[in-house]
Amino acid sequence: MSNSKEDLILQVTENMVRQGGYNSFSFRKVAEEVGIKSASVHYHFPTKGELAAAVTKRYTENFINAIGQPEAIYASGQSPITVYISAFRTALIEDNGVCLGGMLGAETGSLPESVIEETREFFSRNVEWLERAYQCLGYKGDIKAKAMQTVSLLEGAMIISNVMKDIAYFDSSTELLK
Amino acid sequence: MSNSKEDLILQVTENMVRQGGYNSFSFRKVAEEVGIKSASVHYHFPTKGELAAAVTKRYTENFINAIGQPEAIYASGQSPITVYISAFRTALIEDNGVCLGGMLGAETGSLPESVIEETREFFSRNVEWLERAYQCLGYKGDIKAKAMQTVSLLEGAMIISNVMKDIAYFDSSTELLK
DNA sequence: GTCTATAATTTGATAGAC
DNA sequence: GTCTATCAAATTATAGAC
Repeated sequence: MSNSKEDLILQVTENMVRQGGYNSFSFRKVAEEVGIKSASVHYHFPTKGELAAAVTKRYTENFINAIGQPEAIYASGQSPITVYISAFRTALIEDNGVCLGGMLGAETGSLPESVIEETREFFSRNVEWLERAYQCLGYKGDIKAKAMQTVSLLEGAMIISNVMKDIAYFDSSTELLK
Repeated sequence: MSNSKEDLILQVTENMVRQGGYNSFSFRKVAEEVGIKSASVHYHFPTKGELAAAVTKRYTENFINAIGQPEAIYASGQSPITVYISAFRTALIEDNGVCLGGMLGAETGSLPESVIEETREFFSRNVEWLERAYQCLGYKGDIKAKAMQTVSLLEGAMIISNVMKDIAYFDSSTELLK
């Protein structure tokens, strides 16, 4: 059972970072949307770096949990890659922003080290998941390379679709994986 | 012949945005690196939005000019796609930052409208260039989709390679285009 | 846990001298 | 064109009352 108020702070911050980046959110904006004062946000997360690192850690866990185990998806008769693509597509449409990992990956040069580390963890976990997915599918070739290609394509497609305000960029791009 | 001081401001700002994003640069930081005062930067570019929009317009022109015409590349016996990939790879290695288009595409939610428009122009120009490239190569299939896939993959590969500090992510990902 | 109050700094931007 | 000087606002962060 997670602390509900802290979780609300993390959710609100995640939305702001995914829409405008690490340097576009502030303690005051988060506090206002949560309905408390900025000093109260500092009580839960002392520094901006700690808050963003916590957001990223939570995002990674939620994302990996949400898509499930690739072996289970495959056993149920679905393609894990199709499920993976759908997760990105839904995130793009519903949240009016890009993937947190892609955003922070681009902004690396202005991030605290703890946030960079959590962002790397996000991508490591995604590549690992995709390697298992392609293993299930009996992919012949360099599985790690294929996993990197898949996550790269999805991140790029999401970002371009986001700025072009046209889901066709995402859908046309992801055709390459089918 | 372009104004040298204004060009220096644009170059310095481009580097800062490509490393940390739109919200990570300031008039003072740019001025300091150029060797003038922030008020002098305002003289050349009155607002932050105007400066960033000018940076993006210049970046697009420079990038498209640098890679040359796809038809000319093809006629010389090279693959335009290989040249295109090399342009991204060089930019990643030499500039310690991601593509300006990818960065701003992710940060769309915190950008002035004029910057968003210039970012869209960057991607439109890139897709157009890539369509001509695949036309040269006699690509069978949906050429526009193939162009979108190519730029999406490169943007994503660049961003992930940037945060992982590992060029293997870029090189493995771009294998998909060969 | 949340508040008020505030410190210390940075920010985008302008006025006016030279 | 560049400077000094300055402003109003926003920022991260802390101290201390309740």
